[in-house]
Order: sequence, then structure tokens, then C-alpha cells
Amino acid sequence: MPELPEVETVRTGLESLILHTAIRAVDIRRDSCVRLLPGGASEFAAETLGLQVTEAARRGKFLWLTLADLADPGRPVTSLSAHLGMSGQFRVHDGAWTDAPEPHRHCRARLSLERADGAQLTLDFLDQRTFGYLHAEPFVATVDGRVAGQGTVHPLLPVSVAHIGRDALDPELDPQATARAWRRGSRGVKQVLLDQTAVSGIGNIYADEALWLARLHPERPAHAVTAPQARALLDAVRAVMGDALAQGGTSFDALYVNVNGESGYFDRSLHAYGRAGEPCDRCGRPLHRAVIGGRSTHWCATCQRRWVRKPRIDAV
DNA sequence: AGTAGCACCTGATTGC
DNA sequence: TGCAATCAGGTGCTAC
Repeated sequence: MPELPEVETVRTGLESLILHTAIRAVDIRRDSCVRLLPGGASEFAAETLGLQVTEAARRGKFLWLTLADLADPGRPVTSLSAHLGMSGQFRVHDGAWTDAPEPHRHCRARLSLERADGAQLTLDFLDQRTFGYLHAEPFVATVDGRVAGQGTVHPLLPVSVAHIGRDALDPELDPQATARAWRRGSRGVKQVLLDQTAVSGIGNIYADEALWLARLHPERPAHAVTAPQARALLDAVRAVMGDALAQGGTSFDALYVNVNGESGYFDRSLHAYGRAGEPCDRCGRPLHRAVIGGRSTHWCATCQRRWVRKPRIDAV
């Protein structure tokens, strides 16, 4: 279940392993993994073959490799975009794909990469549940083109990424504007967190964790969240994500980019998600679970109030 | 415009 | 024992 911290771990792994390699061959083993391209596998190959990877970037759960001509690495040509869906993984093997292990059962695409010194690498895209995809697409100029990860300025975003909001860990994310956006509308605050258009990267698990930390009921209507609560919620999101990132950063080694965060993910201490019936770490009362907005949701009914009890006048 | 609901897909698990 | 129903997850589309 890759969310922001898991995807960032993957990005880091890809960056360390395949930067400055050229794409020499493409084997789309299941056409649906490039379903966003009208021309399917052949179009994907035509758009990517012969280009080199000059950057591994990310916004929210959207990941992309910037591709450029070998002779002109400074000018982005195409984005090799990827979304992991809920089960996507990348794996990197040393050596040409003729030497690489037989592709995994869930391998949807295999790319042959070549380093400047001639060494060969094999990049596999695995995806059991096939919600993920690979894509090849142009970049568009954006107004707020800063992308989290390296803190580098990106005036360009891939077309399919341009519609989502800034990354939750993006230092340039404006807390005031975020609070304003999060407090708008009638939806429950959990659904607001899962909406990637205001802030990107928050998934089902970390939404529950952040709401528990901020003591907000997942169904509290957005307009009933106060401005200080909304700002505290962003702090909670960042704390939870930051912790997860710190623990997930070691989940790949020289041979594997172990993407979906399976290692270190579930042994991370969760306070709410998946703990229905277990005692709340704060108050000891059993945690609740319900399906809200089609998603499994966990919260403490004692610590997380659905409604504000009464208006409070803060002492000066 | 804003929001709700569902399709997409596979495999593990649970229920009968 | 075998088969069917259920569940999990993120996104994007359609319909209200």
C-alpha cells in the first residue's frame, strides 16, 4: 500500500540505481500496464527507447523519471511516469535481462538499461493487483513547479501529475492556504485528506493516523474544522509521514528497490489503522472501525469528537 | 461546482 | 472439501 513515504523510498532507490542509464529495450508483458497510452506497448517503447534517465522525481504518490536525449541531458524530453497503485514495485537487477532472473509472476514490464560505462541493468515493474501503470508523456509548465524530494525547483510537471496539489512534505506548501482549502465544503475531514487536489500523498492509512494524532473525528464536516485545528492537522500529517519516511528509508539495497514498503511498514507502530477493538494508546477505550466513503476507517470515539462540544473563548 | 458512488483487478481470507 | 462471497487499496470517470 504505497503512500507518500513508500513512494519516496522508491524514488530514492531508483535515483541511486538507475540515474544516467539509457533505455535500450522495453518488454511490456501485460498491455494494461500502459493503458493510458492509446498506442499501448509500441507507443511506450517508441517514446522511451534510446533516451537516458536524468532525474527521479515525485509529487504525492505520483513518480516519474525524466528522460532526455543522450547528447542533451539538460533538456527534458519525455516523462516516464509511474503510479504504484496499491501493489506496484520496482526491482533492479544487475546485468542484462538475458542474465536476469526469470521475470516474477507479477512482472508487468521489464526494461533493459545501460550505464555510460556499458554496464547493463534490468528494471522490473511488478504489480499484483494491476492498479498501477507506466506512462510516457510530455511535461507541462506549472505555476508552482516545486516538487518535494530533493528540494530542487521543477518548472515542469508531467501532464498526468499537473492536476494534483503540492506534496504534503513540500516545504513550500502554504499552511494557511492548505487550512483554507481543507475547511471548505461539507465532506468529512477524512475524505478531504484523501482528495489529492489540495495536498497530495495522503492515503487511507496515514489519514487515519493523522486524524488520531490531531484528535479529529474522520466524519467531522470540513466546515466544522477550525483554522487552528486544520493547521494542527497538517502538522500531524507531516509528523506521521516524516516518521514513516525515516523508518522506510532503508527498505532497499543494492540489488532491489523494494518499493511497496512492505519491509518496515507494518511493523511501524500504528495508533489507529487496523486496530479496531484494541485499546486507544491515549485513553484506553476500544478503537472503532467503519467504512466511510468506501474506505476502512479507524478512530477513537473518546479522543476524536465528531462535533465541537461548545464554542470556547480563548483567554488572552 | 461540489460531491457521491462505482469500476478497475487480483489474491488472501472468511463463510457456508 | 469445495466454492462463493468479501475485502483491501488509489484514482478517475460518471452521475446527480
